[in-house]
Amino acid sequence: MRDLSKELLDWYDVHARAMPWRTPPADKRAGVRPDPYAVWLSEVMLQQTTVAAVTAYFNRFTMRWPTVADLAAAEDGDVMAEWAGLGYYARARNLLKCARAVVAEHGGAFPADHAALLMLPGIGPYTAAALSSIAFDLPHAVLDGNVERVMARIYDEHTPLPAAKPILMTHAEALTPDARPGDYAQAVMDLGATICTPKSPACGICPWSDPCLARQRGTAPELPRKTPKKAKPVRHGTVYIARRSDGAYLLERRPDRGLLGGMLGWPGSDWVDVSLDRPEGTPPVNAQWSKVQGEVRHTFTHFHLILTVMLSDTDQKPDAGPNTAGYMTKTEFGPSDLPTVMRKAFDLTRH
DNA sequence: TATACGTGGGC
DNA sequence: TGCCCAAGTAT
Repeated sequence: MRDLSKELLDWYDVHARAMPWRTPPADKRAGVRPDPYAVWLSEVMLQQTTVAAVTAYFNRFTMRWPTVADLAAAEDGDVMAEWAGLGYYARARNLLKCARAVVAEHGGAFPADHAALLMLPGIGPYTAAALSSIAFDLPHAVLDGNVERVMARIYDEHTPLPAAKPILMTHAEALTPDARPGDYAQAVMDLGATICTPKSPACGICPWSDPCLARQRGTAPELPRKTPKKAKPVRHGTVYIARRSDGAYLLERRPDRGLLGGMLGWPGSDWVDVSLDRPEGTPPVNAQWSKVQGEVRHTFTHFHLILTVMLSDTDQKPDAGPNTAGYMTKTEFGPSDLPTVMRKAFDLTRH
């Protein structure tokens, strides 16, 4: 296929959407260089996450930690609390590891090198290519969900994902230009986000409408094909919310691995596949517990969860258990520091 | 290659 | 309402 990048770059010059982390083409022509820290932070936040959800988090992070060195020096708990609600919490743990590695191993500056970027925690093939191209204008092809869809359509590729990824990557690399690779990367992702959408693609206004094989053949709306997903099981559990007379709450720091790793949470039972009649697990303090009316329903990536919430007003000290919990005062903790499922449990106690 | 890993919005 | 989807990475 001929070089299609010019049509897309011309489209991007006019239609580039403003985003807090983005350096638009006009600013670049005026000599403004993208800030690699801002590009990196935004790309990590944008992994499997919408622009609408990321924007407020990005603004808060850059306000609080303006440079990668500032972030590297932050307390773990502060970063996890600031990330709370955004999901995929391994990203936040790796964000800190990466910031500290950039300071310790690269003198506080992101390396302008794809292979070196790929070695850093939380930076995989997509993010390394995005940083290389957007921050450093190196010609590396990005392949995210948008680009997969755009490539599948213009080449009318019917192999289902994820098996089609190597094929789609070959196409993406073939189209990536040596000139303005950063603008091109953002342009092809913008195209997928705004015109070449999953449903009802706007082929009538697409700058790549003419060469697009799927548009010619009428297959665009059904591409890309995907292998079927497995059904989500329903799991059940109980959380225990202990409220001290001074307003402090009993919370535990979850282990660094696994679901909600590194985040604060209410002590409670394991989450199991069977529903029991009674609350499960062991209360974290010996006290009078009452069941909160209602239940928490929450869906994770691979299962549905139904939580029973138990509440107690007590000044008992927590029992020493496998997961040590401690009281956190009002100045140490706010509900916005919690991952969403735990915040839902908290909210249930206030209704 | 397959699975674990969050959340909120759109239809 | 329930399913699909969103600028993926680690294991």
